[in-house]
Amino acid sequence: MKIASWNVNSLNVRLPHLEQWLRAFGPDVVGLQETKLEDHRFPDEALAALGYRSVFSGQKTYNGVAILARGPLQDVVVGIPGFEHEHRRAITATVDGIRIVNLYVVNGQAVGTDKYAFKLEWLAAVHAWLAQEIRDHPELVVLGDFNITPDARDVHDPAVWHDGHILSSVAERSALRALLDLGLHDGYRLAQPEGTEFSWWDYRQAAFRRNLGLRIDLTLVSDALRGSVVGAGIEREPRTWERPSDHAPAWVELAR
DNA sequence: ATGGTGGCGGAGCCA
Repeated sequence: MKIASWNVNSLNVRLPHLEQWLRAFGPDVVGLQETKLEDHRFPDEALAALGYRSVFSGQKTYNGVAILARGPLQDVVVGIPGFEHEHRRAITATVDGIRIVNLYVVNGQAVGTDKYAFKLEWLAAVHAWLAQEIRDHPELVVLGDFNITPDARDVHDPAVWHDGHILSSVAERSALRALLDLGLHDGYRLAQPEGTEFSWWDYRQAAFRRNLGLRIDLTLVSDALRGSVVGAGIEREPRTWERPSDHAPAWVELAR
């Protein structure tokens, strides 16, 4: 069972890329972020033609999340229960007995800004909610664009992406650590302890060609699923295509 | 310190 996460940065623009990649890679479950589409515009019929059902929560211009799966998507929850706001950044569903939480974590802009404070509030709300969710669903996968680099191995230049810098700051990494401490594990690190792949490269300054990237797109698996992980990786190829998303798909495979 | 690119929407915001 291959479970993937991809920030597509506009599904309107990237639907052909998604279709091509679904055909080539054949994931069983995919969490999408930054669809930037209102729900009535979501291309569920085009995806159904490829064998994927979908659930989605979107808005115009910003944010927007979806889960695609080959099988039924059950017990869907939109947003973070008890933490209401206008951003469409979270959607959850059960697929084949596995609870899938798909997150588009707040970017935070810069340390010390209002957006940064909101990022930490949002992550605290996610923590409180996942604490309950993992009790109710021990077989849990939390995936998405976390907008946090787990540690120095996950940045191209630790001198720039240091402990006071957005996406790498102490508070952000602590918030991610708190999620992991609920009983979750970074699928990529389980499968590739020495891996140095990135999942995001800035559009500017030829960052992809120079491999100036970060690993911020994660697939976390719960204790109950840890022993089932048979692989994990990042799909670099879609980032080489014409007019790509700035993110590459990150995936984990479970033996089931 | 600034601006570099891309999406959306049609100027400026967000990343």
